[in-house]
Amino acid sequence: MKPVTLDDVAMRAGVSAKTVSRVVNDERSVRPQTRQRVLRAIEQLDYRPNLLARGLSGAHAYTIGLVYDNPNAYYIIAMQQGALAACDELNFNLQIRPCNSRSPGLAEELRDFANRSRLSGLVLTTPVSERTAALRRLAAYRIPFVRILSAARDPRDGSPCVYVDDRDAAYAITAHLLQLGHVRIGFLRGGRHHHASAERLRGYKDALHDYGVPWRRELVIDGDYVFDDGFRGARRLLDLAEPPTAIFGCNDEIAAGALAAAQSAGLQVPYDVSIAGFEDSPFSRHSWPPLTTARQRADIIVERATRMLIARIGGGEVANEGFNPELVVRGSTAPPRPKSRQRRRR
Amino acid sequence: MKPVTLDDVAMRAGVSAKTVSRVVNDERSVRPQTRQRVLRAIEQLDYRPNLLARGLSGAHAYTIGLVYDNPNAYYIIAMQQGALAACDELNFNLQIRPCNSRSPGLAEELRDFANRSRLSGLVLTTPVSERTAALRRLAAYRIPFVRILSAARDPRDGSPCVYVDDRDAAYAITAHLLQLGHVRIGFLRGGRHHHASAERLRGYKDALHDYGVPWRRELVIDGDYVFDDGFRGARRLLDLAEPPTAIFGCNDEIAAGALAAAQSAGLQVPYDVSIAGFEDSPFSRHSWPPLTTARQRADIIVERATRMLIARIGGGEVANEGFNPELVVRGSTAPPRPKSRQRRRR
DNA sequence: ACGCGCCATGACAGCGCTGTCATGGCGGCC
DNA sequence: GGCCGCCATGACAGCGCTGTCATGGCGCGT
Repeated sequence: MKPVTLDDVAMRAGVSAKTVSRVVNDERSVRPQTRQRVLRAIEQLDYRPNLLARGLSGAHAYTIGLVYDNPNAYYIIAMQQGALAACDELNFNLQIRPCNSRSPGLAEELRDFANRSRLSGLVLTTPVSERTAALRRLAAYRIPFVRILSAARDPRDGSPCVYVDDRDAAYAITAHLLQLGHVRIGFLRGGRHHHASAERLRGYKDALHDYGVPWRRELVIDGDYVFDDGFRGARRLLDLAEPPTAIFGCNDEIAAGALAAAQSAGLQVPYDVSIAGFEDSPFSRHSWPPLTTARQRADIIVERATRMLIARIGGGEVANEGFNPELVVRGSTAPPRPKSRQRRRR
Repeated sequence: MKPVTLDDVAMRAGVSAKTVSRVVNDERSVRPQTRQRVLRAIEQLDYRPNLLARGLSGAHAYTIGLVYDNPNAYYIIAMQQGALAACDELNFNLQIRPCNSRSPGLAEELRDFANRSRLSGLVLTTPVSERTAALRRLAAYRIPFVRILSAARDPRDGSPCVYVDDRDAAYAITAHLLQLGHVRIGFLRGGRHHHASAERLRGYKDALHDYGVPWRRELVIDGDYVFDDGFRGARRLLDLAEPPTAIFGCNDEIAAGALAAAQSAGLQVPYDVSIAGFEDSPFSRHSWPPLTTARQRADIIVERATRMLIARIGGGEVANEGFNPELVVRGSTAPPRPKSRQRRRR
């Protein structure tokens, strides 16, 4: 009835509880023969450590917190999966924590979150990972964390992170559109408080520049990382006197909104207008036509970050790591219609 | 530096730790004046209870587990939001737990999951909640849980649950299509091990029957609750010698797949074929045309279940509660094209 | 043969909280 | 006025585990 405890195992194996603890935690300095005896007892009794007791007693609770502030369901699920995969393998627990990255008390909220359950550390995803002032305070509270950042190169700022080169990927997408022959390319920007938005815009502008195409302010439209802003933004672009022949949405959800806007305007994608997204979320595969996008494996990125965090908690030195999203060309992009056969919006 | 403890507060307020504990846990039998003194000390020191210690010491850890086995990102996020909303308000913690509902050791996995962290109880979502044999064992281990079920009425089987009338909602959707004038209505069925699939099929058949339309085996296609099965299933339906004029997907993702299949076949939705989904996930709003569907508020349903669970843990008697998804008509359904003007698949 | 040091193990004291039971004070009742 | 009972509070012993330090045995060097 009552769960088996360390003492039960110790009794059965004829050793002290401490020795069982040593075996469970895989410490050395237990004679192989003793270890065997203990392991047998553990198996016979089907012993499972009580995580609360372990956490209360030890320096930390073998639990990490995954912190996010994101409206994107696919993205969140992918991140959770990555974190869970790492945790399962390394025998850690996971606590999820949606939050408001712009709250003034962010650092204190996270500190309390960590302290209440004696979390071992936090994985901070964008845009929480970009609130530098808050993170400085968090570091001062001695809460270990690993950030996931949108950056072209290793920031080497003494705080461990996994960085994703959004600029480069946005450049690749824009270049793809340019190579198809598009010149007027609309850009639907994502939330301003995501550094990734700026990086992606930079990639877009850099590519235009390298291809000798001046960027036009009227083709860049602000919005958030949500479907409706993609829809509205695309509408505005398509309503221009000279509408773009291609639209690059800052993520797949925005692009899906743009796709819906084009279709609702009676346009055929990709023949009348090309649309590209970013992220390779199921969105981009679950629309018709499927979206050209940049594959960004949030699950793998977060898994990596989680492993780094756990390694760091264990006292290891860990090197930062970079990821490069990869261009995925699907059916939503094609060369622009020749001018002569250009179809007007109905 | 070190987090403030009960003893610190007790010292400051000039009372015993136990009294502080009483105040924190809102137990009565503390003189108002004492309570005030303690509350002031708590505020001054910014005290936060350590959840591990509380959980280790008490009978349970003020933490509930949310158990799911589901590939649907939107659904999972909605459920998590609901559970988090209830937990935040009632000062509980949440642990998430994806699992394989068909694993033979399900009950034991869940027991261990619960025991390791001394969880207060579990919220079991479909289809985990439908593994009756496993649940009997789980109950025998004295793990409290609340199920979320697909059922037309309260099962009154002594185990608390929240039930959702999928049959009724599927009936409403089918009736809606019939009323538009559709007679050949395809049905894309979701995963066999979800009871909801059977219930929705029942609603579909019942409606057909009530409207005097015989159901045809070739119009019902098996699949799982994923986009690709919706796509493939719809393809098969549209390839029939006499294709359906409307397709009812067992959830929005299936319907989105069907929508893509129709569009990829050059058909216009809803003019050439109507498509309806189920769930009202963002999917149904993020496609073009947006999907007619049945609104099922997973967040609210899970929030309700979480509150029931917590009430039950607190020793209360709780009544089961039913939800009725509600028909939401959007642009993906319309009357069938008159026979004369029927358009052939290209 | 003696002593030193190291390795395997154990005893013990918490970690921060709650359950249980004891205590003391005070109002009410006969 | 004395006794009972109840209410507010506190002392204390864990919850199940780990950190620290003590211990005892054994190999090895001289």
